[in-house]
Amino acid sequence: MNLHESGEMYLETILVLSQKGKPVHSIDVAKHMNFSKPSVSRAIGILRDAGYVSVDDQGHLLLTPSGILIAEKIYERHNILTEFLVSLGVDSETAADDACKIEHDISEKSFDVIKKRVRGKNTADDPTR
Amino acid sequence: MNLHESGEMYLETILVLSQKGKPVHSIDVAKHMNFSKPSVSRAIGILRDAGYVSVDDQGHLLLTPSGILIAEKIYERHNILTEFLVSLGVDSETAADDACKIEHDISEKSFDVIKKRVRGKNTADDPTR
DNA sequence: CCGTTAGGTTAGATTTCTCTAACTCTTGTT
DNA sequence: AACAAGAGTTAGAGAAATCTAACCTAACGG
Repeated sequence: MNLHESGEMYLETILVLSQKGKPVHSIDVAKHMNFSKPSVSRAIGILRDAGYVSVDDQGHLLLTPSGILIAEKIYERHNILTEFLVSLGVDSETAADDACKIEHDISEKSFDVIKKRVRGKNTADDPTR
Repeated sequence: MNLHESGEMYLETILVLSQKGKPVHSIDVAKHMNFSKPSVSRAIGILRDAGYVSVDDQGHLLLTPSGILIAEKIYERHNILTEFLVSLGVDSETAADDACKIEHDISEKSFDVIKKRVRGKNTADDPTR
């Protein structure tokens, strides 16, 4: 199944909220993304059916392994693209906004090139692929 | 009225096809974008109603001044973003594909920074090279 | 003439993603 | 016990953008 921008954003948001240590509920995602509860409910249902998220009996949202893979990929893109734009001289708020859109669109190839710039490392090839 | 990605692509395509010198018909746009005739018909109708395109009695598509403004803006973005990615080491086909998506999303601010890099006009600092 | 082809439109369906309204269920307070 | 608040779901709607099927009309070749 191919996730698009919207699904990727939900997974990324769950990841980011998870990193605060507390269990993540649908309502937290709704508040963070500024979406209505039903929109999130529907989206989580789709992501659950597709195997990217599981929901326990307390309503806690948990990323499955495949969900984590995507969420981390997008989140890494977000961070590196932001850092890249900032390094070019863009203010950090604009950079983050732009990164948020570009992160879903850019190819592996272009991203890798940018990542190397930012990280300086060698990064022979993406091991997660 | 706010045009989104789809509308911008139509205008950009009309501009590009216009540059070949021959009058542009809906069918040319359809072939170029790989869309069906009805999809283009509907889109042109919307763009006409919004004042971005006019259609003469022969079916020739003409960009209005406001249509030209948008088409040229997007086309410039396309070219500069492609050039930028290529300058980073991305192959030109991938660069063009990525530019095609990013061109609709990126902010003025970020684009200007990139444009200065590519065009070399000013931008005193060049830490990386 | 007649039939084919090309360009274009209309109508209807589909996908994706969002919304509001209204409901259920649980929990907490008094 | 009663009631309010919070979380979540269901149902229905609507906006974009695409598609296919089917149609109209004009032009051209024979």
